[in-house]
Amino acid sequence: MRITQEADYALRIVAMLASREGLADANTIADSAGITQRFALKILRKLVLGEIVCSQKGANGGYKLARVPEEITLKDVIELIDGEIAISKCLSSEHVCSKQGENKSACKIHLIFDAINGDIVKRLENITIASVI
Amino acid sequence: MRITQEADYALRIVAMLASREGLADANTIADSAGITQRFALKILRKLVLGEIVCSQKGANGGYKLARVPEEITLKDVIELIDGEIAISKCLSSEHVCSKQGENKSACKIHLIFDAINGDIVKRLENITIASVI
DNA sequence: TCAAAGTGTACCAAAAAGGTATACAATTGA
DNA sequence: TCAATTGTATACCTTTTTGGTACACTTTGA
Repeated sequence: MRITQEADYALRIVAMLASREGLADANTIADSAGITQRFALKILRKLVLGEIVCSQKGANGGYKLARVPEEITLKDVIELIDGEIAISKCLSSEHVCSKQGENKSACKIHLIFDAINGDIVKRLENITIASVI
Repeated sequence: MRITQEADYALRIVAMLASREGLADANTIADSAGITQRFALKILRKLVLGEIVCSQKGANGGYKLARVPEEITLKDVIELIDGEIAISKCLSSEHVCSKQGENKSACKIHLIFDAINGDIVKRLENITIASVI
């Protein structure tokens, strides 16, 4: 899979929003994450579209979590930013693996990768934002 | 980390060498992996330098495993091709993570990633080529 | 009504992944 | 002994992904 830096920043932004009351504007968020406002806006847009964060437009607007931190998992945030978690290209659902043939069980190495990948996903699913702040 | 396709091919090549007797030349190996001879040569070079495979030059030369399949793990091959296994950039030893500060325990999210990463490595270390052929 | 916020689209540069090309060196069997 | 066969070394190239920027908007509250 490779958890990108963008996903890393997104996790930090979500954690930061979870640990404070009320709205935070993009500048405050960007400063706290240590990135530019523009880049923060890009990440925030994805978080809004993914319904992890909600936004208030206009003067005095800003962002806050769309749900309680107990109901946001690391997996939610990472998959929203990076897409499907896959340690190998052959595991992603779009990719057609030439070694697979007709059935998914054709390749032993990929079966192993698939098992490991499943475990990673399960683990990230069981860790909430509430537990990391 | 992201297990690259090159590492995937390398595993297939090693598995193929493990399952046959004697030397295999680059063309045979390339055909069996479904890649060009040139690309196979590139991967084979890395495997030779990494002492997983050894080569015999000259006419009727070729490649064979440098050790028994029981002593080659998936981790050996993957790390040789892709470098250190790291699900997030901040986990690789070269990278200096801005969120870490002076001590490694500064960041809870990275501690979680680090634990997951350690488990993946351990798992790949415990699977040998002998067990996948 | 206007300044302070967020929105949407599009673009760009650097790095990594994936693969090729060229020129060479070693070996060996006819 | 020498040409064919096979591996070695290095450098290059293209595409995709990552990590970010720019610009032209829209919305809203004082």
